[in-house]
Amino acid sequence: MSKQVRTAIEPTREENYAEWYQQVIKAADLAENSDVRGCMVIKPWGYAIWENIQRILDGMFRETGHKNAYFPIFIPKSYFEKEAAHVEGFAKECAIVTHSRLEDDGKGGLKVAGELTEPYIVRPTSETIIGESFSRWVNSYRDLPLLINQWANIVRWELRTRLFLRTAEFLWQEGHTVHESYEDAMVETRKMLDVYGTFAEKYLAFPVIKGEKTEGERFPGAVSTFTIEAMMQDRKALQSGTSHFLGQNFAKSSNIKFQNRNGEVQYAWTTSWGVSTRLIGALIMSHSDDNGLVLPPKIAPSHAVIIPIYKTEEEREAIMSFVSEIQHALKTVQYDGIPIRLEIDDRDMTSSERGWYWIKKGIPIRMEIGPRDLQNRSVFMGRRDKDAKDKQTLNFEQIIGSLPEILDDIQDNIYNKALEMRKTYTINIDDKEEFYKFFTPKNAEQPEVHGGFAHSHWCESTECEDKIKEDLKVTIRCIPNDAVEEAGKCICCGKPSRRRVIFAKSY
RNA sequence: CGGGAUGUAGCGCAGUCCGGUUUAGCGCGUUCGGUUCGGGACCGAAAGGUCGCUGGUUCGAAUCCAGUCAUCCCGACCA
Repeated sequence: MSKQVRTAIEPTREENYAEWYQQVIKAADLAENSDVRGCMVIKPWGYAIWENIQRILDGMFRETGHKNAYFPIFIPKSYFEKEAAHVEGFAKECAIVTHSRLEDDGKGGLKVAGELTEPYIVRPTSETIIGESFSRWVNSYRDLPLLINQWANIVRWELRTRLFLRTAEFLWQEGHTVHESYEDAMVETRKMLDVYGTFAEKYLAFPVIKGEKTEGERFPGAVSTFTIEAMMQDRKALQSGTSHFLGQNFAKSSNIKFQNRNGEVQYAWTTSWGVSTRLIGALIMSHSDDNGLVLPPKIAPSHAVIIPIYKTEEEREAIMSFVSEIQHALKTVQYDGIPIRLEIDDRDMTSSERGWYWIKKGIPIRMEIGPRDLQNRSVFMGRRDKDAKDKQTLNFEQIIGSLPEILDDIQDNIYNKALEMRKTYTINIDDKEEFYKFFTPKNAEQPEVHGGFAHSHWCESTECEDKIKEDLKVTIRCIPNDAVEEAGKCICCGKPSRRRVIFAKSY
């Protein structure tokens, strides 16, 4: 009789991926649904991940010359109406403020009153209201480039929401910049895409494909949209960050003009770029396993936990004093530029229960210290990137000396695992039948995990793009930046094509 | 926003079809006491619910009816 392996998360990824995702969030205590439709409460462990994302990205933005500012959450409807494509893209998902007061309704409740003369839109993105400020800030070529970033919450009244991946309110950063020329703005657009790519790969530990969106997938009002696309463990693509070249569209609608070096008044060139709490969703779906969350050390709220194990008061004192010694010594040890973040868990629970608690939360390193370890001044160390039972003994010097190295190794391992998975499920497809087979689940009722990224030729017509979307729910994720010129035939219509693009199902 | 499902204790559920001995239960968790503790413990006791919300039908509603809100799945939408 073979003993079935018990997983901390039920169902497993294979059994029901969507449900597994929700259970991981719950088990790690990252967030929960609130009473407000589509809005989530981000709990401390989840919010700490966001704070790390903010801290690191903010540093990267500063290094590239950007400054933070803050603009209102409300946008006058009239501002919003100025850019036609923008309006069309967002009109159906706006929350609107129409009143300013509550009055006693005489029945123990309240009624809305004080209707506004002009409604306010709760920002779904801030191009229009920031543009209004920029039009006053920019007068001369000497004012450019203007490089601004804002950390904010925004609201998009999405019809179908999922924690972190798509919520009605979410946290993000939005960069907004103004430039003298087409070239300068394009350089900025690509530069920030590179920042996102570096951040995803180096810190969040998942590989991304950088590329350009097709016309149909573009940001409303943009001239071109660039994206980083990541493959989740169910082989679907997740758009994890976007950088938009806005041309002069928003400069014209917001009247951002300046006097150029020749003394002529001209419209400026603008960009915008953003990543959101969706990155946490990407993080979860990239690395987590059937035992719960797996966090790359560079983004984990805590790097390690010490779990003391003792029976008697005497043992407790001896072990806790050793724990303090380690804690003290680790204060001077840095990992990725900051002191090691350490948890001490001496709650009155069995050691295994505490161990599993931290496994589910994704902490990179667990260190158990019991009476046996104390004698040798050592710990029994488990790593989240390895099997729960795969543990090794480290002596005091190793703990102090090699923890950063081990964390680096975990970070690399997690990245490589994600990279391997993407490689395994990324293929070139040139045959239409094979393409359709690749994206069709065997079980239509309860689709199993299938598909992946298909590099295939495309004739660049919207008709073919739409046809494939309709037939298979597969979309062009991007035209990769590194796509090579290569003559081929469109996977859909067979007409000539000059390069491959990436097709995938997506979130 | 269309189709389907669900809403009963912190979590997971039974009870709803066929209204009334059900004083609204069970498992997990929680609290207390004890034995345990190095691989997801055990025994005993206790606490915890206006049955999503509003209204209606009825002598009587978790149960029937209407509305409404929320969640999940499918679709449409998705910077």
